[in-house]
Amino acid sequence: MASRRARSPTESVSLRETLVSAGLEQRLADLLDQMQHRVVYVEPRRPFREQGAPRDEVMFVRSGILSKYKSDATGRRQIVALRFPGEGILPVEGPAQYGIQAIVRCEVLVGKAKDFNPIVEENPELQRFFWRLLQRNESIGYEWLVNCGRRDSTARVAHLLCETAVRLHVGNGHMVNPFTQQQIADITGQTSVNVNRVLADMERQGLIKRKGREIEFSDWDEMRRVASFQPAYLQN
Amino acid sequence: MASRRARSPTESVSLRETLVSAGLEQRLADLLDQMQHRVVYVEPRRPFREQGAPRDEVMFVRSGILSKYKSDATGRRQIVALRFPGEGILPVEGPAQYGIQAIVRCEVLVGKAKDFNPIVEENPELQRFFWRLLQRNESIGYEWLVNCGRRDSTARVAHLLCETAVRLHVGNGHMVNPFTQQQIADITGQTSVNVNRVLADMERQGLIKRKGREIEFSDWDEMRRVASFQPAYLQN
DNA sequence: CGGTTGTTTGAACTGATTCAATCTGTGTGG
DNA sequence: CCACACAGATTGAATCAGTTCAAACAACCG
Repeated sequence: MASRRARSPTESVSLRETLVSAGLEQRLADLLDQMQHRVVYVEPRRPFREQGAPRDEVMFVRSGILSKYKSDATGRRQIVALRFPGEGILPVEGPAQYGIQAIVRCEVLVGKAKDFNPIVEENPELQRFFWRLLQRNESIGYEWLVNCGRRDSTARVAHLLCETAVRLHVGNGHMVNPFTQQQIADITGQTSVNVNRVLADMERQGLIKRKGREIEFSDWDEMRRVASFQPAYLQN
Repeated sequence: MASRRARSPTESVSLRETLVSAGLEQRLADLLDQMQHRVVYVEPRRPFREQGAPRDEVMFVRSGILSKYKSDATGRRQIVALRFPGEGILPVEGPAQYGIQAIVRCEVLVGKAKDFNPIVEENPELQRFFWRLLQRNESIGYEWLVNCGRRDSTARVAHLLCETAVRLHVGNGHMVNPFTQQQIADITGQTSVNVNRVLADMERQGLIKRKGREIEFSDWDEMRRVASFQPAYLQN
């Protein structure tokens, strides 16, 4: 336990637990847990890390959702990746080509690259763990490209909702949709106006029911079909 | 030198040279060069590796261009990544979520994952090399997402051409365009018909000149502006 | 209550697709 | 050298999906 901040009594955050819940063996999680790290709370709507800044940190999401985003020269914003609880963002050498912002309020564990890298280098099993993590992220990135490049508006939104449900481990067909319509637009490469129409359409067609931010998948199979969602790419 | 096939006198292919030209130190390239590998020639237009097949191989492109692609359930095809000479495709555990096909005729060096992985694990410097490679690929993937999600038709094609020129180390503003218009469409998420119109427009506007497959960048600065091409993401 | 953030709706517009036909260049076999 | 096949490039016309702009509405919060 090397967290820099005092732990409040109600707060059960530890890096070890976070990693174990992400599928890492206890023994290996213990190794990383010795790394100096601190807990940061990230609020949505305000920039957390800027595009172009050095990124010599490891981050692991404990709760909430983080997004990586890029802005085009013309100012249009695209979210290029999401990090759900248990997932992380690894350090890069030199300036990062993307910014980081929260989708919803996040609890994030942050460590330093210079502490993190040697631990990983010394442990082949940790290497393999993070290697697989990178490959899963790559796989998700490819699926997002197919989504943006080749699917129509409805399928894109449906696909994002399916993926989100799986990554949040929603079991009962009932999910509190974490995204604003603008965020869905920024992920799927559309306008928020159109996302609104698509969601309304999906409800009219009986694919989902909505109450405020809650979404119920009334017909999961049909939803998957519309989205052409094949979850294999997530199980990498 | 452990290449399985006899080397013809005119053939100067070696894994070591390929890696050194990709920026790897001689000493480290020598280590990998000891790995069993063979030379394969990959023809465009016919599938080389199928989506869903196991991918327990390392590949390095010696000449030509390889593509990774995915097909949507509706059959629409999206190219999700390119590999230029000196670049490689690393093995994944389990079935691959993408197929591999040549853009133009390729010379590819293929080795086995079970030979490759231990060599990398034993050498922290090799790890770091491939780690950076993965991060560069990630960075390019993010840029492609911005391209597909947030740029208009012209900018997408222009951006692909700019990126290709840089990755091919074209210095004189003159490039033999390696892509068919259908391939450009499959990368940028459009139809070949529209790509044709976009290219014609770009020529009319004096951004490029075309002779068959040859492209001359008449106004590189303007081209970059139209594409909003910031090459930093390639130098990762 | 006023301020802020997010959702919903309408009308006009436009960029890209679709479908179909034609044209061009290249390689192959007779 | 010609005929034929084939891959790719080009063009037109009709259509449509998604954007843009603008305004109104709802929910939340200090």
